[in-house]
Amino acid sequence: MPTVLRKPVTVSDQHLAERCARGRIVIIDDDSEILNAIEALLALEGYATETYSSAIDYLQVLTYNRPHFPGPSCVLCDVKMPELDGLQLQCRLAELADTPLLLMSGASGAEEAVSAFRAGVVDFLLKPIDADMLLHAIGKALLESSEQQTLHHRHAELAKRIATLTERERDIAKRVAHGQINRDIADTLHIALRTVKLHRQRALEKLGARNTADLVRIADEGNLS
Amino acid sequence: MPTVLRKPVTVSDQHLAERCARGRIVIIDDDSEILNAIEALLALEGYATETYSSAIDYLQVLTYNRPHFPGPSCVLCDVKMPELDGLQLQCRLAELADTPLLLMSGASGAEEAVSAFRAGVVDFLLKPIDADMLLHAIGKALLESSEQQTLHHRHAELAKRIATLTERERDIAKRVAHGQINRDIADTLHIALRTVKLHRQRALEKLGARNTADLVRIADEGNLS
DNA sequence: GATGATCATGCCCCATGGGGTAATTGCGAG
DNA sequence: CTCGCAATTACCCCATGGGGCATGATCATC
Repeated sequence: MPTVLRKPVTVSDQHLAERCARGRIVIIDDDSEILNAIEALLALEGYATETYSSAIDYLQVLTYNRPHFPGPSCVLCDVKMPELDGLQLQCRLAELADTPLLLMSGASGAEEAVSAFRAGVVDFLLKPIDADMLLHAIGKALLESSEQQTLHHRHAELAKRIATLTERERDIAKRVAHGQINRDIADTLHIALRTVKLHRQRALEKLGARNTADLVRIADEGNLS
Repeated sequence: MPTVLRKPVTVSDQHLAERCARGRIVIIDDDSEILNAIEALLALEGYATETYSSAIDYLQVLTYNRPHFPGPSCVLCDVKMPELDGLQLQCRLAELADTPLLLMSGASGAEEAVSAFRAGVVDFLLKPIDADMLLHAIGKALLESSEQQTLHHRHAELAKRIATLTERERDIAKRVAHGQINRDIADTLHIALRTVKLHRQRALEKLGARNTADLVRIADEGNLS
């Protein structure tokens, strides 16, 4: 029996859950005034927020103790920062997590904006920042994150199922998905027809496919070459 | 018998064919010096080129007599132009054709660059333009065009085949692709099993599917809901 | 009124898919 | 050494897919 009891669900817990579902925004800016103002705005809109006064701080947290936020997530960061600027952050971010990035900048040159977009930034916001513009950009970034996560989850799920197949089962599932007939498969692999049927049946079960059509789709989406 | 004889294939025709395969770049700039310089560079690289001194001119040609260039194609355009600027061109271009757009600009503000990227421009080149940078951007734009065309061709091909199906055949093909069994389909539609088999067979023939697995893929890629 | 496309059906045939039962072999873990 | 797992096979069963052959109905077009 655990020594620490589970906390009861309260109203504030519900609010927290709603914020998570709506999305989390990591805000990074060395100007604490702007940081607080943006956080207030986003919190008011019902988003979960997290603030850092330096990109380094955030990368440290990301590298060492990542609690893996549930739900869509994005980073909103100022380009001009003392230690690590927005462009460098984008590079690190692409390696560690695939979090979409929004950059903010006061009077910056076109070169900076162009570099940012080439590096794959979702949007580049010019100060003074319009609230509607910001919320629109946030929406786009979170949508991107959401779709990205959905795709990752499906792929991971399929990969897990495929991993439970034995070599023979995987091979035969592959051939079935290619439209090869049991008889041909048996002749090709020099095994009995009954054996092919068995492996095919097991593969269908393990992959959670109710019929051959499902198997074809699973094979295509799950990179079963 | 035609009055105009077909021209014999010459060496220059071969060169033209090679240029078409490599890609075409439509260059638009009101500065004729730059226009000529860029065309010379791209021609030297083996690309097919087309030049206009105004975006209006190009849009006119695009609207009235479009000979549909075979192969990948993109537009390289200066942002600052008297009548119609690059951003407006991007809007029109998105409607008429899906040609990827590259914008060039001398000392422009970040606002312009950001607007361009938001509008979906492939890249934004800042003058003075580096030749390697330009060629890299061209390569990216043409690749995008190429993938886009490939996708369009496949969809059009599938749509054509699906269009030859009768309503019943399409319906039954859809159900088969969903994994429904002939017996169930017959019961659902209140028709005889033999009838289902006939439609299924016809659908397979018309869609060019050799087996059920092919049908599933065709149905998925061809938007057969 | 003839003709062709589309949809529909019944009977019959064989190949194929799906699966139960039972048995054998080989291999790695406990 | 024994046990479980994977792979394999034979024999047998029924349901399903695929398709030939003949027939009929409806509807639009020429």
